[in-house]
Amino acid sequence: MGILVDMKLVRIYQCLCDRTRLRILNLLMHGPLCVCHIQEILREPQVKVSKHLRYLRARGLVEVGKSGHWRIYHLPARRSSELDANLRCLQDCALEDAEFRADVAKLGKLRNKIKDGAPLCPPRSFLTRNPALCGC
Amino acid sequence: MGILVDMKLVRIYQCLCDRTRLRILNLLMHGPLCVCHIQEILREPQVKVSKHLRYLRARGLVEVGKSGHWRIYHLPARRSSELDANLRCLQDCALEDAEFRADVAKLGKLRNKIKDGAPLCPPRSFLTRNPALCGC
DNA sequence: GACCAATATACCCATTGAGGAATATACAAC
DNA sequence: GTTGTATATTCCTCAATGGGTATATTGGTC
Repeated sequence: MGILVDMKLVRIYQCLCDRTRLRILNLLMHGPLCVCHIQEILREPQVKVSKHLRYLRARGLVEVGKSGHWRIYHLPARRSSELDANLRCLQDCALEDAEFRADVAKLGKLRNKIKDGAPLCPPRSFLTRNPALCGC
Repeated sequence: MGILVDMKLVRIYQCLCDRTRLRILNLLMHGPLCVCHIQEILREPQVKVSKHLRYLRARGLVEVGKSGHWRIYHLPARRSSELDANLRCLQDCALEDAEFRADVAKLGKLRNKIKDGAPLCPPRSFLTRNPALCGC
């Protein structure tokens, strides 16, 4: 868990100081995603992704919705000014990093495949019920 | 030390995820400072300040100049776009934190005392020779 | 019920990092 | 040289973190 006595800002930076977590946040800035899509794009083992998501969630940088098997992670709708400022800063910085750009490109391809009828996860029913959460 | 295989951005966030280091950077954004002034403002033990400065220096977030006993720390003049963006973001966020504001206020008082003739460290000779580094 | 897929958790190990106490270094004044 | 001041480093302990393997949980389908 962690003691979480630090101030908001420190907790935010703690979340940002791992490469995998940055990649995850970079993806989520383009919309909600289920764990399996994050895994697929990052090409990282399931445990690793899951644990980083847990870390981010414990510190309020992401939130989850569930639909059957699937957990849909998304950035919180209401954010502290600190979090908002840092996410925007990260978004700018991400433009200069090749891996971040590649991740976003993969995300785009994934969405196109889905539009073309590829098997979908989570099920379309959930996404139409929760359009705000639909990133696919 | 550290292996430093991480990307620039991660290294920056690693520096930012400690409260003491944030306080130091917040001060240095207002101009160069010698270690003893940082100590005095933060009211933290010398070892602690010194080690955090070393950490920051090893990762390129601060640089040092020396003058006799004194080491004058300052932000690097030339910064990567990532560092620059994050320092500006930090500056914005710092406005909302009471301790950060208090630190800056103490810094102001310290400078006033110096103007009024209080004992100066580092010596004025160094500062006039290096006006760009003079924060006092 | 059995079985499978998506995700989370437990446990272990190695590394990092923060903090303190004591000591060392570097430089100035004498 | 000695002494004193400013700063850095070494050694220690402890907590947090990242990654992996194995296992558990949860919610479907049959």
